[in-house]
Amino acid sequence: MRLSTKGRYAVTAMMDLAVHQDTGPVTLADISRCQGISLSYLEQLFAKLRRQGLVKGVRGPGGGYRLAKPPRDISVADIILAVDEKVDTTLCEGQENCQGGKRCLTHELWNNLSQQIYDYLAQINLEEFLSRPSVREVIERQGEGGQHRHEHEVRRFTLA
Amino acid sequence: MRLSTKGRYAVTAMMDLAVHQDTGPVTLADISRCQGISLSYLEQLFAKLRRQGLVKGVRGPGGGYRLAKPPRDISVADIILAVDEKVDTTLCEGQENCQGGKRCLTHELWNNLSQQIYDYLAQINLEEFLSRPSVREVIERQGEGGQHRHEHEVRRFTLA
DNA sequence: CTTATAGTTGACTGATTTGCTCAGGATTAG
DNA sequence: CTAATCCTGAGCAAATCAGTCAACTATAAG
Repeated sequence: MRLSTKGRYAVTAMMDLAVHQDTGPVTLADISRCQGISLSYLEQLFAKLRRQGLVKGVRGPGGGYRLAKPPRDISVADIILAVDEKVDTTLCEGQENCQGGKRCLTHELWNNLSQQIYDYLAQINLEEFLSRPSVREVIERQGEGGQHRHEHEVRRFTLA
Repeated sequence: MRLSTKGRYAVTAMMDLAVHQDTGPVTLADISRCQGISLSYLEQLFAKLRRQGLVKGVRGPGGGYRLAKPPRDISVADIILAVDEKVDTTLCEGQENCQGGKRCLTHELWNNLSQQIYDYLAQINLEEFLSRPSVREVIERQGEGGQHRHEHEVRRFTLA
């Protein structure tokens, strides 16, 4: 599992679809404008999301993209795996120059940790995430006034 | 925060140091041999880990690297942040063509999620991780097996 | 003191990934 | 029809990844 800006783009875009689920399809042009990503790049990302069965495209005027499944059935891990190719594992493969087998355990330790991170992200689905109080607060704050927020809040931990 | 093979290398290497904490410093050459990473690449990674105060170098024969702090004070998030540069945030900057401000909330949603992932990784420190039953099992299973030693360890043993 | 070990640093390089442009299709609402 | 929108593919510049090479410094061992 890899976590980069690519995955972030995909996740934020999917959140966008989830939030506007009842207000019709969302066009890539809108997402592009709002998130500052190029349209063609978004098209590539959505091609993957579509191939993984996470979104459905609606063609023609008034079209756009919508979620292919209820938000409950889409996890953050699903989204990230859809756009980020899996990474090779480059094991040491138990080479005999590994000293007494005592050191190569780190691979297993990583596997252990890696699985945990995956499980954590797999357990967060869009519905659950959007229904959290802290998240709802953000959504409602945006909904009420037309004021543009999101000044440069210190974004120390951009998972990207 | 980014999660890639680079971060994985760093984390597994740090686990290595933590496991062999009482058996003296671990050389990059050993880690290189066992994990199949090039020595020079490891040197670059450890230069960053060192600058962040996570490891200390011990020069001269019998030297190597050791943890600069007790394993309890080193989190997985620390390690990953040390080697992975932070990424630009590419905000939408509150452009007025964001439709009623209603769509740009996805940035904040991402921040929310991002913070959670960070918190999750920040709460896993090396000591706690290595003491987990499932992890200890891996370590002990490796420890008992084929014990053919290398000249290195023989030499280090006679020193002590 | 001399030497071998091992960290430290920096310049450089090829491969891959990222993010993007351009150029065209295909599909459908009005 | 026409315009909006998805869809597809080729191609490309920049960044990052992963590694090589080459020198240097500090230190323990003999």
